[in-house]
Amino acid sequence: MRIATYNVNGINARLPVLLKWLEETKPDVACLQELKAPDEKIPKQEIENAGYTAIWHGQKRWNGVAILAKNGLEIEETGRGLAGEPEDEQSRYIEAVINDTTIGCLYLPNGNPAPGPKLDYKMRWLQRLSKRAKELLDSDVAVVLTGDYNVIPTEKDVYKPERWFDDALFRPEVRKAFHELVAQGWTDAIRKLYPEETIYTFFDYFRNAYQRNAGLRIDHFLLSPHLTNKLKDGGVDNHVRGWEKTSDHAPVWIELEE
DNA sequence: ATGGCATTTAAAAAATGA
Repeated sequence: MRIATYNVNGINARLPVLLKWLEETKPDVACLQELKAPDEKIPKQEIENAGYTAIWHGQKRWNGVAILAKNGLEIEETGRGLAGEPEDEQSRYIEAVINDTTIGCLYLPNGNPAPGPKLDYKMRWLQRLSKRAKELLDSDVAVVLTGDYNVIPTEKDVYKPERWFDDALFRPEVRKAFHELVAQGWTDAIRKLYPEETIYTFFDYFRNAYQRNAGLRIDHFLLSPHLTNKLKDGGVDNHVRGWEKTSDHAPVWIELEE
């Protein structure tokens, strides 16, 4: 089963790129983030025509997450949003069971400017996610938690670490919270496949970042223990970042043994 | 150290992103 994650940065602005990528790579499951569209503006028909059924949690203007499953795969939604902050209206989490695997699709808050209320929200969100992650581990099922974590895990995952120490993507407390989450028993799939390589999933639109390979690794796959030995392959669809009218993120994918 | 670009809403300019 091929599972992909892709921060599309506006699903309508990105529709041609999204459809071309789906057609080219044909993932069984695609987790999308930053739809930037309310539920009624999700391009359902186009997604259907591409051969996918989808569930989504949209929001006007910002955020928004979706899970697409290839036709023939049953998709059963098991939750949207994270517990712990009832007044939180940002659409950043959706979860479903597909093929006996629980898939959590997340868009973690950016947190900048930091310090400040946005970083505080990010830290709280990380704690809420960790709580859900622990529940899933304790439930003893196969789980993939994937999406845009907005966390650079180590210095290896950023082109110029010294420029990012104060940034909400790389601050010590953010990295610490991420590492504590992983330490519950999760596996960072891409890092497991490529222990030493430089791998980036985001390149900002400024200063030819993509052409200079000045990127960040912030889109991750965390696997529960059931899946660590089923991880066959994975990678970044780097070339998609080079397409016209493309997102600033590149899609990332893994292949799990059935 | 700063600003560079892109998207959304909504009709210009602000907010957000990472």
